[in-house]
Amino acid sequence: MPVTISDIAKAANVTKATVSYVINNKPGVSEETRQKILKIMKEMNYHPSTVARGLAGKSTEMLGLIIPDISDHFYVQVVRGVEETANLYNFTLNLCTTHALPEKEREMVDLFTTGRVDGIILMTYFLDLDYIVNLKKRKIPFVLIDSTFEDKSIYTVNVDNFEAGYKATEHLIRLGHKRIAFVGGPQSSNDSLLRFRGYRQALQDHGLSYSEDLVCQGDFKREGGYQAFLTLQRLQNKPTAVFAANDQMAIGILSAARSVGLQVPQDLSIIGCDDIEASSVVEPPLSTIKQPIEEMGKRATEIIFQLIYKEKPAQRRVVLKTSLVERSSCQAL
Amino acid sequence: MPVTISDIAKAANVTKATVSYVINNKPGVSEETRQKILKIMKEMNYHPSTVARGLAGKSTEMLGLIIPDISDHFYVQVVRGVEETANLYNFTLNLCTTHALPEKEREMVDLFTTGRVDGIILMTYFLDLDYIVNLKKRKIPFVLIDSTFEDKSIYTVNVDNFEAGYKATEHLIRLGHKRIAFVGGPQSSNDSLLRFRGYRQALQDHGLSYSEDLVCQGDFKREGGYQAFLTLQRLQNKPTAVFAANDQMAIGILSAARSVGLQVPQDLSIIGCDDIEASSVVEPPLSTIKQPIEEMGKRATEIIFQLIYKEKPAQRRVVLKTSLVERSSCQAL
DNA sequence: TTGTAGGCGTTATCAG
DNA sequence: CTGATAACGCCTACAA
Repeated sequence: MPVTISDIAKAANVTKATVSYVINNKPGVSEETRQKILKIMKEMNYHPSTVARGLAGKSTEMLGLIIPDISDHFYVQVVRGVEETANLYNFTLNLCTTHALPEKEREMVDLFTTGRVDGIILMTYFLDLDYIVNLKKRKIPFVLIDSTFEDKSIYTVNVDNFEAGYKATEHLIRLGHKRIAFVGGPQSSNDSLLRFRGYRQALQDHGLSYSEDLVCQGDFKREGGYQAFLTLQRLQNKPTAVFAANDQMAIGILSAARSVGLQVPQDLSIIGCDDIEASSVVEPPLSTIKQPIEEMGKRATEIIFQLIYKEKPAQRRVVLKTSLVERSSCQAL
Repeated sequence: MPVTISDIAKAANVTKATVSYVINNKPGVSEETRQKILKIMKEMNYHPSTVARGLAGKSTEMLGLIIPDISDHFYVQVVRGVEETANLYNFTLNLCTTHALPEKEREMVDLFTTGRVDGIILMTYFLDLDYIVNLKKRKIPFVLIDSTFEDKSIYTVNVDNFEAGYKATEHLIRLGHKRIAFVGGPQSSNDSLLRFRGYRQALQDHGLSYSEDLVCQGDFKREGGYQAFLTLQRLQNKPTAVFAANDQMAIGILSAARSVGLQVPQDLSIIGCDDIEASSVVEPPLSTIKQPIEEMGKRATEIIFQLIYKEKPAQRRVVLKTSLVERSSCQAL
C-alpha cells in the first residue's frame, strides 16, 4: 500500500540495492544518482518500512519496556526517563505492563526476545535469576531496573534504598528525636526492607535503641499509613517522629495525626520517601527523601544503547544516590 | 538466532506451511499432526516473530500512541486507559512523544503509517485537518483524542470542555457568588477556550453580567495561577470566587490567596478543573471538575479495535461528560 | 491432508 | 559505481 523501495528504484531508474545504499548512506553510489534518488524519495514521501528492515536483520529502532503497572507514579517516572533518552536516539518505546503477574512477565519477555525490539528494559519481580541469566543466550541486550539481584553478569540500575532509609532516620536523629517510628510497605517489597535496614543502621550508629513496637507495616497507600499511625498512637510511649517508607503513607499519617489532634511538626515530625508531587502541596509540605527515579530510566537506557552499539558500559551495577528534601514536616525536638 | 518456523517444521517432519496452519489454527491439518506440532512448539519454546508476521501482512499486535509529553499527568492517564484496553486484546503499545513540535508530530505519524502498527491513537495539535483527513488514504485505522476538529469523517474522542466550564461556574453561582473570576490557560489551549465559553454561557444563563476585568490568562501551571490571582487582587471590586481552568493553577491561586491573608473558602471560593491527585491533599481540599481522561483512552482504543476488526463503531465523535467533585474550597456566600 | 512456491520490503553479497 | 539475487520468517494460494 505505501510507497516502497521498489517504487523509488523504478522512478529513479536504478535497482533497489542502489536506493538501499543511499538510504543507509553507504558508499558506492555516484553523487549524481544519490541526489536524484534523495529527491525522488522526498517527492514520493517515502519512508522505509521498519518492519521489513527489522526482518532483514537491521535495527527495529524500538526498545521494549516492561513495567508492572502504569497506574503507579513510580513507573511513570521511569518511563519518562527511558522515553526521553530513547528519543535522542530516534528510538520509539514498546511499552507493556505485567500487573505483577508472573506469567505475564514471562510472556512479555518472550514477546520482546523475538526480534521485535533491539533492547529490553525490564522491571519484573517474579522472574528468577536463572531465567534472567538465561536471557543472555537470546542475544538481545537487556537491563534490569529496581531488581533485587546482585549477580555480576547482568546489567542493573538501582536506587540506594538502604541509604534512603539511613538518611531519613539520620535527619530525624539530628533534630533530636529519639523515639522514631518506622512505617513500612508491604511485606513483599524489597525497597521497603532496604529502607528499614537503613533505619535500623542509623539508629544503631547513633546509639539509639531499636524497638519493635515502633515498627508498623503499611501497604504503600495513604490509608495504610493512616491505620499504621493509629496503631502507633495506642503505644504507651509514643514516637515523636515517624519515617514512612513512602510519601503516600506519610500523607496518610499526616491526616491521621491531624485527626487525633496532633500538630505537625510541633507534636510530631514526619518524613516520607519518594518525593511525589502531592508532598509539596500538602499542609505542611512534607520533608522526604527524593529518589532519582527518572534518572534510573535514563541510565538504564544509556546502557542499553551502549550494548546495542557494542560499546562496553562502564559498570554492570549502577546504584543511584538519594537526597534529602527538607520542607516543613519535621522540627527539632 | 531464536527458533523459527523452519526449525519446528524440521523437528516435526512437515513443511513450514503445515506449521503455519496450526499456528493460525486453520483447517487442513490432521488432529494428530496438529498435536505433535503443538507439542514441539512448546518444547522448543517457539514464538512466531511478530516482525516477520507483520511483513507478511498480518497483525503486528501493536498500537501506536502519539502524545505530546509524558511529563504531563493528563497524557499519562490517557496512556493508562489505552494500555489497559490494548492489553485485553493482547496488544502492546508503541509510545512516542512529540513535545508538541510540529515536525515531530508529522514524523511520528509517518513512522506509524509504514506498517509498524495496526492502529494509531493520536494527540497531535499542529497537524491540520487536511493532513489528518489524508491519513485515511494510508489505510490504517486512527482515532484522535482531545482534538479540535469537528470533521465528521474522522474518529474523535473528547471531553466536553464547554460543559466543564459551565458546571464549575454554575456551581459557584448556585452558592450565591456573583463576581466570579476566570483564570484561563495559555492562549493556544483550545480546552481552556471551551471552558471559558462554558463560563460565559453559565453567567449569561443565570443573568449575571460578564466583565473582562475578571478574566485572567495563566499558563496551566501553579505559578501562573499564583500571578493571575495577584492581578485579580488589584481590582477595585474583587471577585468572591474564582474558577481556574485547571487544578494546577487553582492550587497556585490557593497559595496566592493565603499569601495575601485570605481564608479559603471563607473569603474566597476556588474551583479547579481536572481533579489531579494533589487536589485532594491540598488544604483545603479543592473542589474541581473531574474529567474522564482515562476513559477517553479506553474509548479511543475500543474504536481502534472495532476498526481493526472491521466492525463499524457506533459513532464517529464521542464526547464524554465531566462531573463536579465537591470538596471544601467553595462556600456559600 | 500435506507440500510447493511466491511474495511482503529491506539488506547484503557478489558479479559485472 | 551499479545490478542481479538470495536471504530474513512468515503467510497463503494452489497443486499434489
